[in-house]
Amino acid sequence: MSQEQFQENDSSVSLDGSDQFAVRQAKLDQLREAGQDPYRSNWAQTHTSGEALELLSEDAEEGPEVSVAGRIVAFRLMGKASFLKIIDRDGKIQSYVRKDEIGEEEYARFKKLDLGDFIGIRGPLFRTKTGEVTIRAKEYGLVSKALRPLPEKWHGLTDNDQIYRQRYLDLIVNEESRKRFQDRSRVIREIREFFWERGFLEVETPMLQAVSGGAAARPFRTHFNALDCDFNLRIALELHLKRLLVGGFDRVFEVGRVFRNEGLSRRHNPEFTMLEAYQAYTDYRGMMELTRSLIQQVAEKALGKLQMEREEGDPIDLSGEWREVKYKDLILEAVGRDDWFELPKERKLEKTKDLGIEVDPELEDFEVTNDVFEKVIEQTLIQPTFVTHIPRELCPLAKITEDDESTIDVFELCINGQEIAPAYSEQNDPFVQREAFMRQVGEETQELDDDFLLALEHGMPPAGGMGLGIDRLVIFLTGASNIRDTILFPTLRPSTEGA
RNA sequence: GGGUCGGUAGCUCAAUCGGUAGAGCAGUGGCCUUUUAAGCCAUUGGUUCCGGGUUCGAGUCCCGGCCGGCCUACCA
Repeated sequence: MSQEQFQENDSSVSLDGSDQFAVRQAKLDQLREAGQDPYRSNWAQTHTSGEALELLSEDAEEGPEVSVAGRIVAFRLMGKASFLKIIDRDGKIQSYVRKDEIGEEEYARFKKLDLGDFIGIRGPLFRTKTGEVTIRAKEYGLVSKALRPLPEKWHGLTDNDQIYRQRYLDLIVNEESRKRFQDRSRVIREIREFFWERGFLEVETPMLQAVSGGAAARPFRTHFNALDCDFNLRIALELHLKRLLVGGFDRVFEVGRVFRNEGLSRRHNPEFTMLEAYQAYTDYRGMMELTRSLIQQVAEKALGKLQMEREEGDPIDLSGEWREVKYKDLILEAVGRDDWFELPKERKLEKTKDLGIEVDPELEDFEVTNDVFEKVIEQTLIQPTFVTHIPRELCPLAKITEDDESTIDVFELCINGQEIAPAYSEQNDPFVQREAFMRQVGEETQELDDDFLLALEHGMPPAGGMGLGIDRLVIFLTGASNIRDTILFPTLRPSTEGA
């Protein structure tokens, strides 16, 4: 695409300003003819923009000399002096360039720079009459020429398609987007710190798996030529991390990408980032404490707050103890009757109509109830809530609750109306585990992982396990409205034309 | 996959009932030595997403396609 344009835009093209690419390319050619390299290999930086800004204290009018580099994002030219702003990884800083300080010839060349060019600037700091800390340029240099113009400076980039397909443009011009991804990175860093502090070993397990287990989701399939066999991309981390419990790593965690061959929505991307952590000699109660501490510490350290604003409604309050409620009680409250679980399936189905939801009549009894949870209750759980005592049919990898055969030792943490993190008292009885797997194998999305059962037969310590969807966590931590705003390059239909 | 809304200059958006496609920013030329979306004067730039159709005439109406938003479905 751009290759063609390079060939088309030779010197015969008129430079009346109609083709910005051609204008910029002509400027580049002029530089080369004058013996200057428009794509330099280096610039001696002494400070980032943020570091430079800190050098000039509140009351100071002048400061030391700095050398910074970045992309020009604002350019205000005047006859004999100009202001410009560059952006680097820290943010923006203004520079003031005077003809009488850099010389007539240099100033003329300076005026040929474009928005989007990368430049380096060296000079002392001072404060303008409006109080902005600014670099008074003694020297500047073009270090990389931009041939294409930036999006509009005031409105930024709003076309969703372009935001996702050309994320670099979004990051250059949309401040809140840049900040959100910096926050995401800090969140993941603090998650690691949290587990390292507690003696967890960070590990990496296979993404290519012959059998994908640990969740009920359709996998992506691929083919490995060397062995001439098909592999799945992993849908969960669980079964390999548990093998490591068997192997004696009794506190492990992994942060990694999982892939689920399902639909797209504001809450779903086919590849997403999952945290899973397993701690031996504790149970789901221990994981409850761990999960709450994790999210509180991450919010506090990465974002400096425990109250998360939402687009509408009260903020999410992460402080203190969190609400804990039994699955059964939530259901009874939602359906408004005490005998729900005694009703035959047909009566349950009738009742779901009153609740205004559509439920597939082919579903099993417990699935009808779970639809009530997912379609009615879940979205109301805005403040952090641990839902416990979940029916055993919903989860084959957890232990049965001691005093209630019908439920398992599990919690499902809901925040912001979404499931964020489930945690279990992990099943370590190989007989019970095999039986539970066998019941599921008939289902389309389940395969029996014999290799995992073999590992269990060697003995796995009792353990609590937890999984957390990082993307969904970042959604409410950063006030995003869509999972795609938390993923730098979300999955899109491949575009047929160049961007 | 289904429903629905949208796609106009590099970007952000207008365009009446179907009647000459416009503005701001960006660009180009000029003025301007403390600007803050800098200002002033002049000015270039269009396959109106693509392909058909109706019409004297289509950005606008109809059909098909492509891409996207939202809702929905699938979803441990």
